[in-house]
Amino acid sequence: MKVSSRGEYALRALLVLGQHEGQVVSISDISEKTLITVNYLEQILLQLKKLGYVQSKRGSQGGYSLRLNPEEINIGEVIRNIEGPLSPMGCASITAYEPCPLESKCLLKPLWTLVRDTISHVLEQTTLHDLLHQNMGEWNGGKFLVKTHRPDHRRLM
Amino acid sequence: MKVSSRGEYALRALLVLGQHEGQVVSISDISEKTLITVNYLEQILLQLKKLGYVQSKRGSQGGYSLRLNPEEINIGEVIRNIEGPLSPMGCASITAYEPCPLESKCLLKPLWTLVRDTISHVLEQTTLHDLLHQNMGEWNGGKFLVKTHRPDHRRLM
DNA sequence: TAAATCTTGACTGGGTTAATCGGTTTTAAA
DNA sequence: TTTAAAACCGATTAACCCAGTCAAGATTTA
Repeated sequence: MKVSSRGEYALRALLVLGQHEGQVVSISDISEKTLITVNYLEQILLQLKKLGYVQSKRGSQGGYSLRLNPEEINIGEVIRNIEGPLSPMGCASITAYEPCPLESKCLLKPLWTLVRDTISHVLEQTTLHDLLHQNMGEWNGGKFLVKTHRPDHRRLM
Repeated sequence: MKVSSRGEYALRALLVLGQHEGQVVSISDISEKTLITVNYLEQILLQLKKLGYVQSKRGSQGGYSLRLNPEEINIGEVIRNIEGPLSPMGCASITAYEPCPLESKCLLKPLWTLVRDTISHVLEQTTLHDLLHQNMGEWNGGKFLVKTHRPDHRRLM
């Protein structure tokens, strides 16, 4: 049930950009902060650019910056875009369904469906903004609590 | 976030054995019902045997049978044993923790921890017996409901 | 004893992942 | 106008893991 390093790295890069919103950050700077090699980061950032999450400025003093607000960047969507469907099995995937000859009498499909729903539920309700502010859902006493603490920024100013 | 075919196959095999509790089922019979090649099944059943989930009877009329009651076979544990930790990242794993140089200031670890907790919660409260009777937890209106329907066998008899 | 069946270990082919590398283009600043 | 800093791009590689195959051996039952 692993997340690929590519997925992890994409999120790391987005977080760094989110921590420097409005600024342009060079690949080598991102590399330092994320411990990802420059060459590999290039690939990943390019992909994030094609996906529309970030924008780039070429040439000297160039670099990357977020193209969307952190609130608009959905973590589940990012992971799906970078490394494919969240579902643990093709038979339970909505976005990349694959038929299975056993399916009709399969006792496992409901389990995989439940796991898929569970993972989606957690990842799709989390945004980059939530990660930046460590505002997460949580498990408490056997129940999953959705976003206990959503700070109101207007009141904080 | 895929489950390996090996994990899926192990569960398929256990389900077939659970459907024939008390009987000895040959590898080739299991193969027919699960659509897994005999040679590959051999490997997987042997592993399940070493793990203590099943027992074998050699020679003519031999085969495999469950060694534990379906209620005692925890799906989360099976998957962990077959394909390693449930956690999406080593840094969030309890059973196979791997340190990460970024860890102290990492904004992702809480996310991976949440995902790990969530997956564990679903898989570890499901037993082979639950799968056989399709008695699953479920998501309902944004909340995760634990085991809505636990049949009381004494009353059903 | 023969047939059925599990046991064991070696092996292979393919796919994916995680990078690496070299060169090109663009841009800002000196 | 030169130069250096940076993004862009495509090809390639190295390693690993997964899925599955294969062959030979050991054990039991009929």
